[in-house]
Amino acid sequence: MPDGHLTKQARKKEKYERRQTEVIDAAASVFAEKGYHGASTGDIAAKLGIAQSSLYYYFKSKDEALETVCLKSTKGYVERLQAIVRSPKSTDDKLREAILNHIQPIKTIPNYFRTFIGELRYLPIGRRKKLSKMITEYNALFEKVLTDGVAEKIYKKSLDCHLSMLLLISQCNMSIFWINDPHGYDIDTIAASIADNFLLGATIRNT
Amino acid sequence: MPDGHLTKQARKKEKYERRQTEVIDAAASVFAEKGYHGASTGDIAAKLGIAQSSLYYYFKSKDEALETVCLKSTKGYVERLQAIVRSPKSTDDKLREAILNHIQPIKTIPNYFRTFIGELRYLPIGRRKKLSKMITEYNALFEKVLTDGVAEKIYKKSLDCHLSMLLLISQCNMSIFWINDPHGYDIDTIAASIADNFLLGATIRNT
DNA sequence: TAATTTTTCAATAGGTCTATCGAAAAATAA
DNA sequence: TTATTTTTCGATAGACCTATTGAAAAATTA
Repeated sequence: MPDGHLTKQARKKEKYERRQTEVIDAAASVFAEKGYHGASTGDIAAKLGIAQSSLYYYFKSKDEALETVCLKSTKGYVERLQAIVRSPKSTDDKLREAILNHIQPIKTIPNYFRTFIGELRYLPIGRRKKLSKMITEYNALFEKVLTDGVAEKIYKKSLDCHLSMLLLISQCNMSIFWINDPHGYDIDTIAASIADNFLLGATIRNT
Repeated sequence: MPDGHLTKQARKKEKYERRQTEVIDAAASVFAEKGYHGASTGDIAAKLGIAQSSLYYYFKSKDEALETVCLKSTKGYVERLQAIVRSPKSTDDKLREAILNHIQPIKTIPNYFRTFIGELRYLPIGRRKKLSKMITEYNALFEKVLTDGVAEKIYKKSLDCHLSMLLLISQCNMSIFWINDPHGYDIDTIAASIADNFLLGATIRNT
């Protein structure tokens, strides 16, 4: 009964991976709070209520844990943006969706997102390649929405698309740091404000 | 000759403070590059070519060094913004100047600015009070430019001034991280883009 | 139940870090 | 020059940190 055997093995693997997820979740939480270098493996273990050495059953090194957190935080990110860009929607709508897609993880996986934004730079260069490539691809895709808008003559010819892309993404990325301030915004409000400000501007025009 | 004595003492103090500035500059540089927790006092000493223990003649603790860097990085910041807000210029010009004022340190004291933006959160709570208060005051002043614009009916009534302030400052603060990317922007270009995008929007209107 | 596998643990090697101390060196003053 | 002050240094205490190891505990299977 090879099937039964495989299923048993698969169940064990699944159980292991569930626990591993808990461990990486704890790592993400501690990295987000204290920063990568400010966080110790002892902190992560304390959060789980286990011994520090037990962590190494689930990751080989602190570096690897950070890499895993960063990879998980961007899982499906490019693909979702690709789907938006390829969709038959208007450029304005694509931009609004791209912004919302970008800040979605703030709500769903805040500790992962925070770690990715703030701690990626501490990932050793050898481990950063894949992520860097992904970011470049993502930025290019984001920028394409803007250049398309200019080509369609709905956005100004004077728009610096690359710079604007960097500015839009900066707004998205930073919101993780103040989304919980006294004013208490939700991600839809933030996304709409970023898009409205960028597309329409603050100035009243007499049409 | 009490005057001669005082002058001699003053010269010594001045010499000490010049050296202290070199030490804090080195600290800012290392903090900016490696992050507060990733940087060691040994790294700072190495940058100066002196022994690690010699640093403690110029600061009492690594914490204090970080506090000094953060305080220096924001020296005169609020005052300059106050001068802009109080000036008789148009609200649009005030906003453009506020943005330029905000990112000026990226050019003049990049290591200090970078440390302030990225490492302030690691300053122990006890040392952070003064800076937190200053930031609150600064943000309120920045927001006032926007609320004034709305009151004057030149900015849309629908503008969320607090949120927009946070978004504008996010753009300014993040630019330190990509200003040296392949595209090589200067601070005037960045400031103008942030202001143009915000004030006028990207969309072409048929007037 | 007993045997086997998975998971956790205590102990620790080997390294790094901050901050202190008294002494040495360098600079300045007498 | 000699005396005094300022600056730097080497050595180090005491703490913390990562990662390894072999054994214990817990869970699973037979």
